[in-house]
Amino acid sequence: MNKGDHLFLVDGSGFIFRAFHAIPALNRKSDGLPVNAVSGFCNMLWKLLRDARNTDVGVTPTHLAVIFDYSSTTFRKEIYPLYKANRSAPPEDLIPQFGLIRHATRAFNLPCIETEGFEADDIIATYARQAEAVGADVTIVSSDKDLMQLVSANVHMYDAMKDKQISIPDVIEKWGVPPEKMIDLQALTGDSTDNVPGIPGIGPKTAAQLLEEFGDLETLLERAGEIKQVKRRENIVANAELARVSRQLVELRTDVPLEMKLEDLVLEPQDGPKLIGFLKAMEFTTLTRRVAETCDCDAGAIEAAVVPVEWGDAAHGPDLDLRSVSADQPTMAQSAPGATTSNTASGKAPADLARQRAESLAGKPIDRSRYVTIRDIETLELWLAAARETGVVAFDTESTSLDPMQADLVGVSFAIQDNVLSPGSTDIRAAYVPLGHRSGVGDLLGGGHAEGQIPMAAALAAMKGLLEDPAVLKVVQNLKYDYLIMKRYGIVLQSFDDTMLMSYVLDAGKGNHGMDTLSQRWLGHTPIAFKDVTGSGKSSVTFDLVDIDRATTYAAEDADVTLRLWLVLKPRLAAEGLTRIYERLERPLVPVLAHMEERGITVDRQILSRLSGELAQKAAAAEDEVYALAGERFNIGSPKQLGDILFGRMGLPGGSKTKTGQWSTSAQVLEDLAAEGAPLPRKIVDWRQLTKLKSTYTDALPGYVHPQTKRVHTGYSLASTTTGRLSSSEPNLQNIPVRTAEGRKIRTAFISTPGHKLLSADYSQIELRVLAHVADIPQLRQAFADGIDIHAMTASEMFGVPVEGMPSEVRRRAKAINFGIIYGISAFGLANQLSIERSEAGDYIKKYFERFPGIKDYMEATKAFAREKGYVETIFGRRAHYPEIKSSNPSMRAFNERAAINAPIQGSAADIIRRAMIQIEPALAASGLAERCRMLLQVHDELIFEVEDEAVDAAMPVIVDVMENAAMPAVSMRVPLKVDARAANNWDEAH
DNA sequence: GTCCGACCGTA
DNA sequence: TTACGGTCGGACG
Repeated sequence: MNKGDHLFLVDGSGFIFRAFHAIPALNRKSDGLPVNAVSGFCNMLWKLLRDARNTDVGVTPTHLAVIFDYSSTTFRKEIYPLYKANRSAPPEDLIPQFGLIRHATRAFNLPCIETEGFEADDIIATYARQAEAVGADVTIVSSDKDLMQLVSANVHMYDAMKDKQISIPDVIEKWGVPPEKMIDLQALTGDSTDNVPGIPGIGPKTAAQLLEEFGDLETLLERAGEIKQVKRRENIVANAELARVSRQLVELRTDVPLEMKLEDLVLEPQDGPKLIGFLKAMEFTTLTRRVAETCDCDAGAIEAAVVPVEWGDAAHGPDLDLRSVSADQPTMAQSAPGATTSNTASGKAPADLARQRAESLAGKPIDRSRYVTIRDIETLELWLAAARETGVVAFDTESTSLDPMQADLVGVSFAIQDNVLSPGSTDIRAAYVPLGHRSGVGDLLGGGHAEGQIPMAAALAAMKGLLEDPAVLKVVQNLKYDYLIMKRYGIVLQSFDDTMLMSYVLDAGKGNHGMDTLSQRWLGHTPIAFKDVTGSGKSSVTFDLVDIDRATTYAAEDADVTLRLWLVLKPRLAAEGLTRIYERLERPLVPVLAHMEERGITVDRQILSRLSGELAQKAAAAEDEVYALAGERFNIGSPKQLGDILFGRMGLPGGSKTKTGQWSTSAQVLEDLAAEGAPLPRKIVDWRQLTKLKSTYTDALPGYVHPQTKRVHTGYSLASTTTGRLSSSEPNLQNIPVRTAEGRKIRTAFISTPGHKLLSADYSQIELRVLAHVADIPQLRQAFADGIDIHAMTASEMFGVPVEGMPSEVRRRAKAINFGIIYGISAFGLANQLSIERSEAGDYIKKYFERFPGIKDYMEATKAFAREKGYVETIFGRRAHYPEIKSSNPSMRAFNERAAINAPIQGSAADIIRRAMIQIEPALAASGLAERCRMLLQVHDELIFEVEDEAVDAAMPVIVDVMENAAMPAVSMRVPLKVDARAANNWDEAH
């Protein structure tokens, strides 16, 4: 080995555990053999060998070895018998994979190294130092902090899963000390996973600070008396010996006797057939295909190798149900969208195109070195022209904040398919346009405008035409964010697709739809993490202070990935018949919600501050009474301490337990105790209510008032629920109290601007109406048609009590049952809700199903549908997936069944109000009211508008009409929808 | 600083 | 018995 060579040392043992936990155990061979860690390992090795140049390492190895722990005791046990004594046996599913991974290594034609008595880390250390000595470069493929002590100018680490190189500055950033001091740092902090003791009470921050002050561990231990903090000094003096032992444990040996010399580690050529034989035996079809393509082998002609499996001690056999959700039949009705590239297989069915796209983009390398920074207007114009020519451009903004109402624009990135700039190419080109970067150094005011950026105004003017051009499709991930930012800079995006929403329409219920997740799922690629660019915690910086080259890599990659995702997802929409849902129900809502967020709502800070004061007084009084009744002071807010007082010291009978085994102190339990006559639980319930209102609402809301607009701008998430509902956050304006008088006062703080009213319009019983429609229940349909009290009707039908003069308790029970039905009722849940015996609840349900047999039929049909397809549908065709519905765990399965029953009902109602929201602005505009009546909030079945006083009478019927007819013409409901509307000066009175 | 569980506000 | 998000305490690093 010589200078210029590059040795890769793969930490096989570390990788096994990481891959095992990172990749779902679902990943099994058809005979049930778990191979998730093997799969992760093979993919990582392949990537490393094939395109290490395209990763953060940036070089290809000349030498490579995979190193494993030898499974027996090491010299460290002799130094400290408790070393790794806390380790439990590896998971059962992992045991057979240890051997398989060694087989995999040999199949890759790579040396597989282990030495008795030493850990993999020691072997790695020995090789690393030897290679360093002859002037070679070393990359240790691991993210284990125990190896960071080896990092030097020529020795780097590489986290294969995050595609991140770790060099000296990364170690310093992460641990606060340079690599050579890592040993001392670890000796001080210890390591709980390896049972290395360290010094109690010393963490990395303190350790780094001490090493900074004293230089090294020995000096620190000798001069420990100088430490000012009493506790810290005593700890260090008392545990000095322990620290010295710890140091011996964490310091890696560099003198391990090695059979293989450095020269023996030279990278041999790939043996294609041998590797393919192994991969076929493991049933890794994708990787088999890729390897076959690369080495020009005919995979079909190669037999799967026979790989012996050591199952370990545990008796273990195939036990996992491996059935997969059946694939949908492609619909041929729609043309293939996204057919803009020369490699598009025109004339094929959408499903073929979708499959072809998914295959060609999965694992296709992403070359970050091709990203460019656009620093002058001429280059920008060139790119804009290219985008105009291709007709599709991925677009992304970088800014200073996650809050689009506060964010300043820092730059934008574009990605286009390369067939314009390089005819015939199918690659993607991406570029970043820095606009608002500041140099972090220089003056004290945080640095001035960085050099080499197109002036913001000029760039915006140049881009405006393209971004607002309806003939050019802008592809954006999480469009609402970029839409809002650009709107604040005077550009109103037109003609767009949102990859996040596409994924949501296709795969709601199968995990989140963030770019990182989608990139992993569809491209097999991990994009650079935002944190890796800006740092995290208090050392983080805003994006405008990020170095422009670094920003380019990050931002251009985001656009690149977005375009690739679009290429995969767009044809899937057609193939799965979901284009209409996406185009009619999802995409048009983006500007609607963006406008609502932008408008915000006025919150009266004085009212909130007065309420806070009142709540503080009442809570303090309640607190005193609690202490008096309990006979001691404690933290009432701590369920643990509260449980100890109530059920331990006071000996009250405990009700239910939480899943961690603690006594539950829920409101339900406390109410039950109060009913028994104990005075304390009642007070605690009061105290909880008061402090909840104060901390969550009256104290928190003023902090969300926007400094310029003086209004509160919530953020709506379009893609975070399985059912199709929206969610609201920062602040959540969908859970403002309403049930208690005390809580309702908070609503009086939500006010209209002078000369305006708040108008609230809400659907009456929308979910029960949807149920009556989908299950087609005659009595329910009749009751809604006649405008009868639905809960009273249910009670009358079930218990034979006339509606006239019905006792409120009877109606209450019927109401609980009605809600229960919507939630996929169980006797357990209903019993809980009504505080009755489970048998009694079971009788109610039985009775209900007898009276309304159509409901039972509907529920069974929904479950059967969900089991067969893996998803359920709303009346408009939106899908909600329940991949776990066939779980062998009965409670998990039951939970999924209930959710699957609920989803079409909740989801159809959500679709109806979405449709209303999309139609409302055009309808108001048609009545000349667009400027006088503005939609501000949505709370699942309620819309809140701000309307000019004089326009209330005109706007109300328009709104009610749109809402009541929102299902039409897509679905003609068998029951009427009813909307109640009211206008007042604040939300409490309007509701 | 970051995570998770318990609890509780809404529809 | 469905769907969410926010706050707190407490454990971990």
